[in-house]
Amino acid sequence: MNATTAIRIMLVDDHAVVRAGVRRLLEQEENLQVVCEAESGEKAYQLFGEHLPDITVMDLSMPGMGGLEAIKRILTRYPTAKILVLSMHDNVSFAGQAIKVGAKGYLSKTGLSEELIDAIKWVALGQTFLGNEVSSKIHIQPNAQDHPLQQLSVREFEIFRMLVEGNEVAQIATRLNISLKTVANYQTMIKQKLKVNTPIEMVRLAIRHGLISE
Amino acid sequence: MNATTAIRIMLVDDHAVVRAGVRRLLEQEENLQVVCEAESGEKAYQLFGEHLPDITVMDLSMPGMGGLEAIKRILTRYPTAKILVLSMHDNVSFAGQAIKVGAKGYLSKTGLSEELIDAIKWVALGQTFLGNEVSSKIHIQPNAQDHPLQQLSVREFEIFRMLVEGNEVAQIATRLNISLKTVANYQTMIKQKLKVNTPIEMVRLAIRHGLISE
DNA sequence: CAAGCGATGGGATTTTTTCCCGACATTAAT
DNA sequence: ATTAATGTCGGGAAAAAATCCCATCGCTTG
Repeated sequence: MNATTAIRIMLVDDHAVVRAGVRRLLEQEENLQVVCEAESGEKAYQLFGEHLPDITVMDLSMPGMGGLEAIKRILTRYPTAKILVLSMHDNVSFAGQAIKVGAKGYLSKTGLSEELIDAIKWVALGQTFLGNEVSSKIHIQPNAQDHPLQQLSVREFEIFRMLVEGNEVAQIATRLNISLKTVANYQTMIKQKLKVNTPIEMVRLAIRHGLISE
Repeated sequence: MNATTAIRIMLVDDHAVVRAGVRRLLEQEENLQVVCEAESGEKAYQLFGEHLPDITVMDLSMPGMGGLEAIKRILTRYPTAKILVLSMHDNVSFAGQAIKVGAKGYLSKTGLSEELIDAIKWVALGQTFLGNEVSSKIHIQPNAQDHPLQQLSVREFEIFRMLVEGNEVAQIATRLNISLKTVANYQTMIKQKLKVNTPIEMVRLAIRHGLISE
């Protein structure tokens, strides 16, 4: 046993299997101790107050209140909370958002389990931790990230919105009284700026940013 | 009790953390033994031949060849393989498709870890296993026409899934080793069957049925 | 004023989609 | 067992859409 107290951890993930697995994983380490588990953001907020864990390992995609919202609320009430995001998305958008709302670290589930243990210990020391896959990208584009849609000009944004709402290029041209070619050219420019290749990625990006729902 | 050899298991999941966790989870049971892990469908197919596990626990959503395709290929070569799908989607679409291609069981990661152990042992006996959440729906509506996604053939469903995840037609063709023309033709057919015109509708439909989240 | 940028679109080319078709294998049915 | 149906795979041709390159115009800004 360790003379010093172990790092007390809360796991937040809606997948019970994953929680149980990660718990076993972490408790192989002597000075890591999982003190509670939550399957939702709401529960996490509640349990945080009851257990005041040193580290919170949180998934982002959960039903109900998402992980981001949970992080925000916990930090509002407990500003010193150290929250480490363990997400299945290894893209910069999610990592950027997580760091933005105050998470102390972000790593992907595709990473090695050693990385998770390292990250926990590192964050417990008051440092921040970014997984290998995302760390470089984060630093290269620190601000372009938070709102990719802000890169668009007004006109571009307008057309983008109409596109993701299901309008055909021809319809948009008619409605705006501009040439079909112009709309098509805008579309190309929008895709480039948003770095998406398929219309489907465009829609999903729009959904992520709340432009459209469902 | 178990003088007999343990159940030899292969884990297939692109998330290393999840694999490591589930491994610890399963190896708490005396007669369960994880003999190998794969992080992709291709690797799973290769390792299956090398280890010939009794049970394969497989995630569905993986980069490259998806889980469904991996199941098909493994079963084509090793028709007696017992494959248990452990998915993060607890909806009927995925479960139906999985069973359709020959999986012996389907359960969600949101289920309890005991359920996973039960399922493995059950399937090892030659039975089939459906998780609580899906079993009722499956039986109540075995071939429900009201479920538009079940109209799709296995291949169509797989391509649909890859499409709504943002893959380009060319990428899908490469991953599946089929012609670009075939994928394009599938896309047209899928749109017709699902009665959608725009990619937006396709994404919405996918989200409504839980194939994707954002 | 000159330089830059956003909005607009034409022309030409490339890419994608669509429709129609056939081959082949497997499965179900009669 | 033979037939019918269905799923998978793609070619060809035509239509539609996207892309690239470029030019014009008006406005703003240093």
